[in-house]
Amino acid sequence: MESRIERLCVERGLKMTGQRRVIARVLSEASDHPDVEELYRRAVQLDARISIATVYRTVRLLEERGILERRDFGGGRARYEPTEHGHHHHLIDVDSGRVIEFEDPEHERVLKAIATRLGFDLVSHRLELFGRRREAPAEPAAKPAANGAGRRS
Amino acid sequence: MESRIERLCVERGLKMTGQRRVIARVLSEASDHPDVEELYRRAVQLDARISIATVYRTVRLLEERGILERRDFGGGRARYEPTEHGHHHHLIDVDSGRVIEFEDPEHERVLKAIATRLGFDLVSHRLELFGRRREAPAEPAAKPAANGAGRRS
DNA sequence: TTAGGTGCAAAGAGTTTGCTCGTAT
DNA sequence: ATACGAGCAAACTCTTTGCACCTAA
Repeated sequence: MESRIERLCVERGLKMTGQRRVIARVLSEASDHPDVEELYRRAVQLDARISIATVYRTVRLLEERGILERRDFGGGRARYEPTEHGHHHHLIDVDSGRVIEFEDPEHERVLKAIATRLGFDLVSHRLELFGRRREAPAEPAAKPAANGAGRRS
Repeated sequence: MESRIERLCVERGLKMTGQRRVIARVLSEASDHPDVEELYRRAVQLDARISIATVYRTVRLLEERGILERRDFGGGRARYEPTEHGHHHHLIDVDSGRVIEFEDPEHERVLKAIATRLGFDLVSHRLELFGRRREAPAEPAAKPAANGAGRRS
């Protein structure tokens, strides 16, 4: 079946090779923010005839076409996620490396105001929180995550 | 004369070689966020007997000792600034690459609240704005930057 | 005196690219 | 048919490191 990302590629007139189809599928199925090596690992499992150079070339192409967004969470490797609907940001669990997404429209407004105050139009921004899972407070009121868009890793 | 950074090094019991003294001075005099190559360039001008390996080793040491902070503004190279007083963030002028610092305590509170809502304690965070200098609006009410801590680059 | 710093060049990690061959359109 | 993609290995950029020598304390 045609994956979501593959459809986007076709819409933009990209030539769909077997390799691109596989990478597109891996990306469509990812609910995390994989780096190139991780994408490569997953892709090779579906089709061994893929080289890491192709993965690099493909993510770059898809980024240029606006299908993917490149993230940098530190650690010196780029990580990718499909371009999506609304703005969201990332909270990185400093112990596990997991990434939690969240959004906060109120917050966006504040940023725009800050830029304006400095004499700039806000073109884009980057916000990352690094946090540590809070110890269950004395009272064991077991309550799962209170909010958040739900994507993980 | 003993530079501010050199004083900090001595306080922490670091052995002060000629090279370190020069690098400390360059850092003390920098009002921007230089990368290693830029530090090296400036240091060599003061004393040609400095290798870039020493600059790398020194900034790493100073970062470990809490004297410097490493920044990543994209572009794949680390940039450094002395550890300072209050938190501040950066607005990068997308046209010139200049970095403007600003702070916004209100904003900090919002971030902490977001982390809490997600079940985390906020350990640290990263916020960068990318903006474009606003065209002088029709009326030429020449007014310089309205706010900001003042460091540049 | 000696623990630790330095220069140099080589090694690493992540990413890009030249070239030749292969394939989607 | 042909413009474009893929694989491989070499090249590149930024950063770290092994080793022999040097120096601050």
